[in-house]
Amino acid sequence: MARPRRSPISNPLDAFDLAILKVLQRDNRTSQRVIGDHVNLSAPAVQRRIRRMEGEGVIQANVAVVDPARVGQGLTIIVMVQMENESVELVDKAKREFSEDPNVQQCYYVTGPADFALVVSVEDMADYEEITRRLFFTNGNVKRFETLVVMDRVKVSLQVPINVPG
Amino acid sequence: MARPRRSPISNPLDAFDLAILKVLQRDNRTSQRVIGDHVNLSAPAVQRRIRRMEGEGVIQANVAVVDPARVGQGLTIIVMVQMENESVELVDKAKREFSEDPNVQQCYYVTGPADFALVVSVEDMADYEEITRRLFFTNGNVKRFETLVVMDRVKVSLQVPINVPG
DNA sequence: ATTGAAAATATAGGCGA
DNA sequence: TCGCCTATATTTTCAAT
Repeated sequence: MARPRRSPISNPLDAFDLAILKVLQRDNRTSQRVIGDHVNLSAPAVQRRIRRMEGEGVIQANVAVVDPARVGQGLTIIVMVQMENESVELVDKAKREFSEDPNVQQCYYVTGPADFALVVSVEDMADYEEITRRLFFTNGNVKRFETLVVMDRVKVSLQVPINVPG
Repeated sequence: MARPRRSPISNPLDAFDLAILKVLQRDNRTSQRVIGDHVNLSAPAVQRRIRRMEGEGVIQANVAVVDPARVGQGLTIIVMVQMENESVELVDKAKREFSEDPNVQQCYYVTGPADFALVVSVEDMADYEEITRRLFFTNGNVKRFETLVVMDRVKVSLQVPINVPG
């Protein structure tokens, strides 16, 4: 079950699209009328562009960002994981296992000294210890992992820099 | 300008709140009526709770998640930064500088071998080189930094695991 | 592809329990 | 605080340009 190597074919985004995305990335509850005023387009025009971009996967999701501390997940950990065997099969298996874990907020497959960088959201250290057991010690293919405890979530977003031409 | 060490005082979240958050974290365009059906609450009740949680900062933002590749930011880099001097002033200065950079999507202040872990979104390696210049070489207080090139954004979210009691 | 108007939906606010 | 009811606003669809 390979994911598409590249994004599906679609019209390139124009300046209007980029301007709309820039707004929605910050606040996706901005009304289409307000966005329209801002980018000089009618509200329905804005709407059709949003729908198109959602369909094309340019907009991948619309989500509320929740403060982890307020739902009992006050500890963030970054884990650098090095695998024993880097065969495609085993790496894919690891990707799946990491992804499926609800405490793993982010998982990146990277070059360099580590193979994976994970961002993990947990209640406390005991909770994290539990997760390392589940994710790393049981795995068998994890050579070593390094735990970086987050003292300050200085900036946490999924925002992408967007330059609107014109 | 210190940020509050803890979240502002507020009523603890009940099972309804958590259930609502769980939905909104996945799709914040779910209508209040549908959420209400799901959690067994009227739509206005759902609305009041959402507004309260937004006011209290439990819900920090409502955002669209954009595919970076589709807006010309196809390269993600993770950077582990080690500082020369870890004095509060200099660390705070670094926090500010990293945060303000639009290419820095995430910035964590961490314990361990590195002081900061950054997730950076860039167009290409040339773009990244530019940013390292701006962020690290100019800084003066950066002892060393390690670049991890992301080959696969296996899982990228800000979702927090929420367990709804009952 | 855009506009403008009409219809359907969603959200906001008031009120009694 | 809830649920119901009503008012406002927003999103959506459609006809026309």
